[in-house]
Amino acid sequence: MKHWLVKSEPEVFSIDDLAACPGKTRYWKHVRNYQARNFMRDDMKPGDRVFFYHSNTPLPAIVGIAEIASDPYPDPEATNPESRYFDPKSDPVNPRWFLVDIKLVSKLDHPISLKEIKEHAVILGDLALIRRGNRLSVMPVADEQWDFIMSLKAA
DNA sequence: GCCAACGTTGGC
DNA sequence: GCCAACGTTGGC
Repeated sequence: MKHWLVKSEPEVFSIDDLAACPGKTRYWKHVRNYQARNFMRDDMKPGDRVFFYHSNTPLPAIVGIAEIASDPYPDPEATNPESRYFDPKSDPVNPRWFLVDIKLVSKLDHPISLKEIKEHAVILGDLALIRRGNRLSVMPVADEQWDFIMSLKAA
């Protein structure tokens, strides 16, 4: 089982929005970045655990744990001309963009802030979240990184 | 194939 | 609101 971190802007789709979804819901972000796409399309599996992170907000932080709840599937918005996520270069036969469904496992009582995560940069090493200039919205989290961040939750 | 211009992300 | 960093686009 792999571990991940996905970003979401709380103004658009927050951990509470996810909590309000019965069962499971499509990861809203409609990723249009090849690196993130490849992680979703090629490596995500149902059951994988995910840190749900609030970005572009006064207190950027991991705010909950989610689970991958589907196999990756083509983003239907990419081939819908009416959608704001329409990509004229995406071919329905050979889709360019993929999504997964996620479901909430637990909301953290105390979010793990980006500030706190950065304080452990030496231990967390190459975690993409704290790499300089990072903008990736879907990223892998190594098992050791996952365990360490989970230990911060308990602290 | 280079690279300047542009749009977007996201922390602060 | 600002702006640094980055990915994409398109002219050449």
